[in-house]
Parts: sequence; C-alpha cells; structure tokens
Amino acid sequence: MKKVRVRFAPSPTGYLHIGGARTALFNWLFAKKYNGSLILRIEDTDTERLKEDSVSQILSSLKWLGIDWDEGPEKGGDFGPYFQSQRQELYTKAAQTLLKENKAYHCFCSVEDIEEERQKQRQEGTPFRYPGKCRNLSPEEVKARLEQGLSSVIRIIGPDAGQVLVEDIIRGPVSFESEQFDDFIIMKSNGTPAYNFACVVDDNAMQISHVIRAEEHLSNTPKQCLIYRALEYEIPLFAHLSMILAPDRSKLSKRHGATAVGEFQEMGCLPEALVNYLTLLGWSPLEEQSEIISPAQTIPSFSLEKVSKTAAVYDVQKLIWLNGQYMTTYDLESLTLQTIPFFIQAGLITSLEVGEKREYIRDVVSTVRERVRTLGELAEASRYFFQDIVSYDEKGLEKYFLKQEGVEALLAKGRECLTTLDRFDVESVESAYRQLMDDLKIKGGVIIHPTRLALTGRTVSPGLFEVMALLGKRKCLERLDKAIELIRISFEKD
RNA sequence: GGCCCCAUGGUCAAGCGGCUAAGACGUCGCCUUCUCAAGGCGAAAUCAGGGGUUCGAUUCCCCUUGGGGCUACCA
Repeated sequence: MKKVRVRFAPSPTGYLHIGGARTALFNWLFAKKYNGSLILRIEDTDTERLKEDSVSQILSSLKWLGIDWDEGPEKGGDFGPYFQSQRQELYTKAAQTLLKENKAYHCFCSVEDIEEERQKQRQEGTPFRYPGKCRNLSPEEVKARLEQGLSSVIRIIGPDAGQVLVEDIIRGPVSFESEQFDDFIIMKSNGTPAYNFACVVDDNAMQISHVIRAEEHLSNTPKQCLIYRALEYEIPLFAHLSMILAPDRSKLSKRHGATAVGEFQEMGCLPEALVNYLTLLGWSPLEEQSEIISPAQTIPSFSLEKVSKTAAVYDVQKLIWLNGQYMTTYDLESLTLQTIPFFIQAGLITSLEVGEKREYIRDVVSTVRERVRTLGELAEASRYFFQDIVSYDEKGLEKYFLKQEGVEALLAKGRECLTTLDRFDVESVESAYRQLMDDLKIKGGVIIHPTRLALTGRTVSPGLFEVMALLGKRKCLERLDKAIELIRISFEKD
C-alpha cells in the first residue's frame, strides 16, 4: 500500500466547530492507524471571508484536542508552504498547462452577463450551465482582449457525455451524469484559484493518498475528478464523512448554542471527553469495547468502512455525561491544573494565590469532582471552600433552621464536640459526630442536614465530614457560630 | 427546480436474508445513602410508508415521503 497521507484543510473563516473537529479527528485516527502523515493545510484563497485570528484559533483548538499534524503551519514539511495563499505559482502554472493543452480557456463574460443568463435559464426551468460563449474565441482575440486589460476568468472545458464515477470508501461508487457539468471556473478574475482547482492541485502536489472530508464536498468531487483527469493526475481515494447536525436536524450554526470547540473548552469540557464523544459520532467501538474509549484504544480498530453514512445529530447531554466520567477518573494533578483557570474566573482565587493554595485546591478538586460534570460546575460547586457564606439556600433555611425543632441547640452541641478535637481529619470528625448522634439518640440526617447548611450554605455538597475536614476547624466553628446566631435572631424576632 | 447522499427508540448506534432487533446517553421506577452525584437492578421506547425479489426481509431492488448536501469569480 502506498504511504498514507491525509489532510485536514480548514478554511480560516471562523472557529473550529465540532464538525470540523470530527473531520480532523478521523483523519488523524486514520493516519495513526496506518502510520501515515496528517497534513494541515489552510485554505485561505478567499481573502474576503478570512477572519482575523481564525488560523490561530483553529490551531489552538486542534492542539487542545490533542490532534497533532505532521506537516503544516508551525511545523513545516517537504510539501510546503501549507497556506494556499502562498502557493499561487502552482495554481497559475497548472492553469497555464490546461490553457496550453486547450483544456481550459479565458472567459471574458461579466458577472452581470452570467447573472442574466442564469435568470433566463431559471425561468426556462433548466439548471444553469455556462453557455460556452467564450469557448471558441480565437487565440488572437483572446490575446487582444487580454492586452486590453479586460477582466477574465479561466474555465475548464467540461465533458459533453458519459458519467463521472466517484469511488467513495464510505458510500461506494457514486455516479454523476457528465452533462450536468458546464465549463466551470477554475481561476477567478483576480488570479486566485477556485476551491475545486486549488484543492486538486494541492492534494496532488502534497501526494495525498486519501481525501477524508465532510459530505458537503461529495457533490464537488466529480468536478474535481474532471480536473484530475485534465491535469493527468492520479486520483486519490475519497471518503466523505456524514454531516453533524444540530438537534433540529439543520446545519450547525451559532444559534444552536455551543458548537465551537472553544466553547466546549470554556464551559469546562475536558479535551479527552470531547475527543471521545466525537469518536462516537459516526463510528462505533467493537462490541467488547467500552464507549469510554481513548484514541489509543480506537486506533487499532478504526476503519473508514465502518464509518456511518447517516448524518448525526449531536447530543450535548451525552458529551456532558462523558465529561463527568472523565472528571472522576482523570489524573488529579492535571485535573487540578485545568481547573485553576475556572477557579480564577469564578473569583474563588486570584492568580497570585495559586501557588500558596495549590494543595488546598487539589484537595477541593479531589472531593468535589465526582459529583460535577464540567470544570465550570466544579468551580461553582467549590465556592464555599474559598468564600464565606453570604446566604443560605432558601428552602434549606426554612426546613433546617427555622422549622426544625431544637436545631440551634443541636448545632451548638456539634460545635462543642468539634472544639475538643485535636485532629481534624475525616475520621475524627465523623466519629465525634457519630458518637454525638448515639448519645442524643438521633438519626444522622437530623444533625447532618442543618450542619451542612451552616457550613456550605447549601443543601447539596460532598459528604459532610469530608467538607468539614477540608474546611478545617476554625472555619467550621465560625460558620456554626454564624448559623446559630442567625437562628437565634430570627426566633427573637418572632 | 435539477443532481447527489442518507433513513433502526427522543439522541448516538450494533445488525450486513432467519435474532425474544445489542449497547450507550436521556427518561421512569426500585436499591444504596447524610444531601447531591456516582454505583447496582429493572422498565418504557426503534426497523418512515407502499410495492416487489425470496420459503423467509430491518437487511436486496423500486417508488413515495422525510432529512441533508451541492447547484457561486465560498470553501
């Protein structure tokens, strides 16, 4: 088998969204499986739609996901440059070749002329095809017009009969009637190549063996095949990945909430979880494999033949669930590292405090992580470990502080038993409280719930004794005092 | 409109002529429990419709319907 060389070729017109990320991922998995190379190529021929920073955003999203490339921006390689805007010569040369061989021609029709023709044909109900007006211009005529400085595009001469057959690894053979292809534009009037042309020239020059891309390009493929043929290039293998759709089955867009990789990052997804989720979108593990699967486990059994033909609606819930799974099993140190920015963002710590509080932060992460699903949630659920209680959960306040008989005395008893403790770890605190419950002949919940409310301001938290140990004796006593005081005052008012 | 692709529960999906049609998320019960998660057990829920082919179709073919894509001097 020929050396596997695949490419991911984003257009820098915006952020990397999950569809693009999935395409990149599948290319990457495929390259890894066959020990091939992944080439990253930036398709920046449309200068008008370029977005500032887009390239760096895309690169950083890919890096964050752990999808690395063997050749491309920041890496270089033997087939560079990897920006189409820097490969102009290649396209010009290829177009000249076609011109010379009479497989393409200059067309001087104006955009207006074409538009008029388009309207006319639409009214007649026929699909638009360029009528070929400039096809038979004499060389002299062309030369003269060019010298006059008339604006022109270059069109390839389309086939007039037969079929174009595209062999797709995922879909099998797909055939198109040649007659539907007109003399389409390969070089725009500003001298830059049209997408289909640049793509073919580059895939050939970069010796791409497999073109793995989104399904939206399937209809472009016969045109590209025509170009391959004209240029006498060898045609690579194609694999068109089905689209990823928004929950309403429409094309992904900003109005569908988070769709950009960066947005998932910001809400506190772990890159491994997103990659795992994306892996499952269109590909499924072997029966004996878990759905919680790392690329290393995916690669050996990955194959394009197994990729689904059906468009997939993405489901944030499953992604979030996966993320929660990763949260609990993740390496504690790296989880802590990734959590810190979220703590800072939430105002729990300042960046200056990171060093001194590092261990405490890690301990908080360690106890809170298994009941939250994202880093964002983790930060929110950790607030009372860093900040004093400013308010109590409303329902909890009612139920445990105001309506529960003798709660004030109960909290005081708890407080008292804490003061006697020398050690303040989970075991010591718990056994002290268990003893108290025995003495008082009460069930755990009776004292645990109000105490939780006093210490966290919430009705939901990790195990109470873990919370206490982590908070430390001083804070526990303070917060109990504060709660006792609050309860006293509200009863005096009555 | 034309051309192309696709069609299994709400979602991701396994299946590739004969199965009580896997599994996961979600939903709903129950268990466990100091709350919430997690975990365990269980339940409801799918072959879009119609024709063929065949002894037999979720599976193969055709039509309809639905969804998506392309139809640009966007990629």
